[in-house]
Amino acid sequence: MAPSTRPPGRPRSSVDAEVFAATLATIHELGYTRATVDRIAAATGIAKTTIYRRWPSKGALVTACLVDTFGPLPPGGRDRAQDLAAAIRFGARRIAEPGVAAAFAGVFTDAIGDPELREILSTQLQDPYRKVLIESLGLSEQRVLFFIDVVIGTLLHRMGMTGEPMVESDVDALIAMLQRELGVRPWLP
Amino acid sequence: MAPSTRPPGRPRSSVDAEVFAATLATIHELGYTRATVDRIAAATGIAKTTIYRRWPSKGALVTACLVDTFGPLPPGGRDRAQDLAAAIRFGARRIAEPGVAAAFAGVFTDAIGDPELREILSTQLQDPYRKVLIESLGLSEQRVLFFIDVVIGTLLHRMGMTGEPMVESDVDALIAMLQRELGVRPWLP
DNA sequence: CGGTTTCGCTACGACTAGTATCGATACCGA
DNA sequence: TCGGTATCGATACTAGTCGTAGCGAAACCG
Repeated sequence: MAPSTRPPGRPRSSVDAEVFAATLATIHELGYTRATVDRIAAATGIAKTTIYRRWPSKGALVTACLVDTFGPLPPGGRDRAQDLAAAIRFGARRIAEPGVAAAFAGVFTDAIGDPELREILSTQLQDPYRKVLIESLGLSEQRVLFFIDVVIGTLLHRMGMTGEPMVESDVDALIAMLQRELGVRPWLP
Repeated sequence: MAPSTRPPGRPRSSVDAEVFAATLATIHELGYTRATVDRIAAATGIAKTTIYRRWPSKGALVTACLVDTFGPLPPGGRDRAQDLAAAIRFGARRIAEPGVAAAFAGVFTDAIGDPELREILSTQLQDPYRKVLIESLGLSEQRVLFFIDVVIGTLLHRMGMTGEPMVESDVDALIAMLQRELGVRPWLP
């Protein structure tokens, strides 16, 4: 309603997109540990303090970056089997993007022993997909969480072990396996 | 043959087991990042320099610790379905042990951008199981690597997201799913 | 033009990986 | 018993990292 009058003072420069891009690029180039906030700021062309004014920690920055990168799941159709396949391919494409898998692993590492960060991770990154998938796939919460573990875990483990994204044929196998497991058969309503 | 005469000089004190135990305990208590080599050494009751004389880096130490913790796969029988189930439960038990999942995530993070460490990880940790499973399950290398990705990735993702090991019923679902996927059906030869 | 807020910049404190050094110590063989 | 050798513990050190503090300059509004 009230179009929230602009607050007084100098407005924030809109550099979130540039920061996210620089974050993934830097992580891709140097890995999570050596992708320092200093370097990310320099790559963006802003000061490190500006980053810390927006995100409370490096882990929170990278998590926000992942949330931004993944974005909303494409809307599904009326075929649950195709929706499931589309969701898996969606995850596979995102995780194959440069820096994403390394960012994921780094946030997981930081989240252990930092319950606050784990909360952010679970709430901001996983919850949206959990809710949408319960609806669109017509599965219980337990089944959907299992589904997410299998898909994301498998794709990340492949990237972590080999440094390369999972090949197409293995993604196809992952899709077929989960279609069978979840009783969502292709070619049948 | 020649029982390799003991080298001259003061022999190394045999503290590997204690170091591994202290490593996992410290990682479990503080997380990978705050589990410093200083603290691990103090928990073991030895000097930090002694640790660096045996392992070239923190990542190598933790990898060796994981190799030690996982150990060899229990020998299989003649029933491939049961062997597959046993292998999955073996992984689930190990990953549920305190500190193991956090150690895994930390090593993955360090291994990105450190090809040397990734080589150690792949060679020392994954290769033995790969070879044994190709033999005992009678599957192609590609299928076995896919199998490992699914099992370890899924279990680690659950631990990373929730901080809790996967519940028994979900492990059962994982087993059933992979028995179907790999064409290794229970109750049938 | 004054008020308010963010910006870039520099400096700083606390902590960590990994290295260097050195006297003390443990084992072996003569 | 004693010399040779290699490890051990302890300390100090370098280089790098996260995150914070302080300050003048800049941007926007009324």
